[in-house]
Parts: sequence; structure tokens; C-alpha cells
Amino acid sequence: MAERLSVGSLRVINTSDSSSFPPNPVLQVLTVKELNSNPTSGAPKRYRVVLSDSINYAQSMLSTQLNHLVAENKLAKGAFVQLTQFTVNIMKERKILIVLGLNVLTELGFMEKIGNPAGLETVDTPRQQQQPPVNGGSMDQSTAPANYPANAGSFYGNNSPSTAPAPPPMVKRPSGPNSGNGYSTIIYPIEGLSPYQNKWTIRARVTNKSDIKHWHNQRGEGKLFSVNLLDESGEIRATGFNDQVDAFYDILHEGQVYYISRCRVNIAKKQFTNVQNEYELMFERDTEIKKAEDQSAVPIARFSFVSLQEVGNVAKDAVIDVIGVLQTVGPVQQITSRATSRGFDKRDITVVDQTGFEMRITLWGKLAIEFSVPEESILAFKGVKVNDFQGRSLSMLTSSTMSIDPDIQESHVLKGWYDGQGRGQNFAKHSSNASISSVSGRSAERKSIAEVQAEHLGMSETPDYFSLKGTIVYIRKKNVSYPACPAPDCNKKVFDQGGSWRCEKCNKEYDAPQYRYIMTIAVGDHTGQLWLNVFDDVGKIIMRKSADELNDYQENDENAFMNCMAEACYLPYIFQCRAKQDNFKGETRVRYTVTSLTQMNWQEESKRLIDYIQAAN
DNA sequence: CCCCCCCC
Repeated sequence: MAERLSVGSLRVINTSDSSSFPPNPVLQVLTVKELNSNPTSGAPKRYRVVLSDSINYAQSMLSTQLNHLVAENKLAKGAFVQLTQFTVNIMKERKILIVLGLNVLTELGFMEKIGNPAGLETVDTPRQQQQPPVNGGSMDQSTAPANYPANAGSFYGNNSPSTAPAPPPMVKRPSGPNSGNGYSTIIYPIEGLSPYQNKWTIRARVTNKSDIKHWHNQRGEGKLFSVNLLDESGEIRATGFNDQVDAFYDILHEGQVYYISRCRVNIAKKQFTNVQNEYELMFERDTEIKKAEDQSAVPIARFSFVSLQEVGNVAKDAVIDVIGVLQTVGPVQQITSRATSRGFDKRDITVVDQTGFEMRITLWGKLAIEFSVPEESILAFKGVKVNDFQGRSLSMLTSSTMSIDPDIQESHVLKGWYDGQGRGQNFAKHSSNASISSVSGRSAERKSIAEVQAEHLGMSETPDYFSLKGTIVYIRKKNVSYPACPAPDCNKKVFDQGGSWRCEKCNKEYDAPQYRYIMTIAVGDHTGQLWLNVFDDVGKIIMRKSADELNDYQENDENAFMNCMAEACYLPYIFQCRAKQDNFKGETRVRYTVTSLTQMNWQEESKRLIDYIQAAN
């Protein structure tokens, strides 16, 4: 099989321009890995594939239209593939192959890794050297998959996911605007767009269209509008200025699908975009936009939901998606902007979700005035801004969208939970503990363990709050959980009566308790070690299972229990902590409680360290 | 080429 490999092709692709790219390289699959994605988000899975030509290996990213090959176990470790279309992008300083089309050479089967391929050195190539895509020969239509179960059900509004075929990665355009002029005849996935390839056409739905905006500043004046475009691979924002407003504003309608080609592709300014794309489009004089006759098989919306609990851990000014059950609708209020002295209409609403949190969301302008959604409706927000007023609140932007009772899985799950147990439950606000930490000006300050001890946190009358970057080094195996009352919000310890469990607080007997975590964990950082108390919410995150499940292991399967304990150890987190005095057997001591937990975000941590170093200089 | 998104 080795002779079928395009030996040396990866180095050529990595170092030369597209005119020298080998046309249809045959490569071996070394690994297929699913990228981390928010399991509650509506986004499709995405796979990273390491490909080898036996001398070198290279990272690649699969276009989501190819996901079905992974699901069918055709594209798997050891398999051989022939790339039919690919491009090279630079992502995070590294070159990465974006594979838009490939054939799995199933006749070659699966083999152990051939040769001893080495990594390619990182090239700090400027963006200008990004390569246009290579279309390998003629697209073999027999390889175009018949349907795409991996994508089809992932998006809002795709009513018949198992039957509606998504478009193949590359198809001859049936009636696109450029047919017959020698221009591009292929439909590009949005995720494949980049600035140095202009022969593309996308087939995308307008998911959001702005009003026309006029501006005037030192540099001049003009008008503009923008749309968000979505296809099965991704989303991108497109903006039209001046003449292009006249040319395209009336053509584009929210919710409809268009063929769009010949736009300029610019680098997106990350701080201003609420869609997930490195790039954004700009309509130009010769941009072509044509409404698609077939409006199907293009997703209607894409969300990447953050739970209302997690909103507490998101940075101020982040733009996020949330979904919740409408609880309260405040009155319309008029406020005056301090900066511009202009008046604005606003309305505050609150939503709740399964994480037990409530969140205030501010609506503005016309939407605020006209808002008349019944309470207990499900509201999904895309692109709302995180404020840190009294902890956390959310505010709509002009680019945000609100969907009422959207037909997506998250919506149904939320509704089921609300009807089952959520209605009538009490909800926590991020404002409660943040109002305390706001005394010190911002959210709980990051401390090292040595600082926590040196500053005697928790030894005054009022509790102290801090956050801690540390690693769990030990979990005490005694008293991991306790049998709690299963009644909502009771949580009181219940006592085994032999066959039934009694709650003194409810004055009731239950068939079974619901175990809740009360773990004690040792957390270490580079300065020391601290014992922290952990309750049910955080315990579930650390143990990745309910206290009931873990208790079952502890009683019935010692091995499984010990494995769970071992797996939960030696992982780093950011711990949000409260330090408070209490009396234990007549002695005053400080107890440290973990109030919430955040997974490590290495990028953010690196930024923090850089800031720290710069502040020291 | 906008990129403001408001108040408490």
C-alpha cells in the first residue's frame, strides 16, 4: 500500500503555492479526533484528522459535510484517503489543511502507520501566502454522499433531518448566477472561505439583516447594512456600503437562501463580530446575489448556548447565546445615555434554566416596546452582550436576535424540565455573591494559596471571596456524599428507617434518598495546598456523575469507585471560593467552600500571565 | 469605510 501514498506531498503543500500542489494526494489517516464543542450547542461536530504521507504528517480539519464518513467508520485510523479538494489556512499560527472533499480508498482497507512520519515545522507564513483551493480533477459524483445524517439534524428548523439531503461538498451549480461564464461552478462551504480565493459561490441563508445605518465621522460619511449568512458548515457576516446598499438591501430578505459570489473576504475584527468566523464578507460592485429556487437543506439558525450558570464565569463584554424560560416581564422604561444624552427605551425581562439560575436580559428600542411574549415561553438569544452590573446581566445588541419557542432540541429539553420541576423552583442570581465582591470593585480576585493564607482571608466577620487556579491533588473518600431529601430545594439529610428514609424537615418518608455531594478536596498550586469543601453542583462537575451514581459504586463496586476518584484527580480548574469563619468543637477555624468551578481556558490564562508580566515591568 | 448599543 505504501506505494500508493503521495510520498512527500505534505511538505510540498506546506511550503509551496497552490500552483505546485500535488493534485490528488493519497494520504494515510493517523488519527481522527472530535474537537471539543459545547454539547448543548446546535453546532455540528467537527473533526480534526492527522494525515500522513509516510514522511510527514499534518493536521487537517474536515469540512462538516464529510462528517458522515467518520460516523460510518470509513474515515478512521489507518484508512487511506485521496484528497479531491483542499485548501490551506493559517489557524493560530499554524498551517492547517482544510479538507473540502476526499475519497476514502476503501479497497486499501486499514493499515498500521506506514513509515515514521515527522511533524512539519511551524511556518510563520504571512496570511498573504494562504493558498487558493485546489480542485483535484473532476469531482467523481459517485463519491458525493447521498445524505448527511451527521449534519442534518443539528440545526434549528431542519424539519426532516433524516430524509433531507444536505448539498454535497461540491456540486455543479444547477442555476447559479455565474453558470456558463467560466467562473466558479462549485458551491463553497462558508467555512472554506478565505481572503485569497475569490472564485467561489456560497449558498447561504440570511439569518439576520440589519437596518440601513448612516454614519458620519472624521473619515467621512456613508451608509451600510449587514447580514448574517449561514450554511451547513458555518456562518459569516457580510456588509454592504453605499452603492451596495442600493444594489442589495432590497434583494436580501431575512430567512431566505441565496447564491452569493464575488465578495471581498476580509479579516473579521473579532471584537465586533457576533458570528463565529475568522473572516467577513464585503459586497462589491461586481458581487452577484441570486435567490435560490430551492430554499431547503440550509439551516435556519445556529446557536452555541452558554448555560445561565456558566454566564457567571464568562468575561464581561463577551457576546454569547443563551436559552431560557421567560419568568418576568418588566415595564418599558426610558433612560438617557450618559455619553450622548440621547433617550432610549428599554425593558428588562428575566429567564431561568435547568442550572437553577435566573438571568436578567435587557431589550432595547422597538423590540422592548413591542415585546408581548407570554410568560413561560422559551426564548433563545443569539449574540447578547454580557454585562457585569450586580454580578451578571445580559443586554441585547442591534445584532442580537431573539427566537420565541424555537423548534430546537434545547428548547424542548428546557420545556420538559420546566413543566416537570422547574416551575415554582427558586432560582439563584449571579448578583447575590457578586454584590459582595463588587465592594472590591470587580469579581472575586485571583489569589494564590499562599496569598489566601497570608491575607487571612475568611478570618473577619464577613466572608471573603477569591478565585484560585489549582489542581485537585486529593479527594477524601470518607463522606463523599450524604443521603438527602429528594423533595425539591429541601436537601436536608434523611435517615434510614429500614426500607424508607425520613426527612425531619418535610416530616415525610421517602422510598429512596437523593445523594448529594459534600466532598472535601485538596487543591494545590505552586505556593501550597488548601482543603476545600465542595457541594453538590460542583461535585457533579468534578466527578462527572451524580452523587447517587457514585454512591452506588462506592457500595457495590469498589474498583469503579476508586477509578472515578482517580480520574477526577490531577485536573486543573479555576475555583471560585468563599472563605468564612465557623466554630467547630469550640474552635474557630476558616472553611473554604467552592461556590463554582470553571474549566481551564488556557488562552485566557496565558493572557492573564502576559498582563501580569507586563504590569511588573 | 461600521464597530455606538445606552440606565441602574
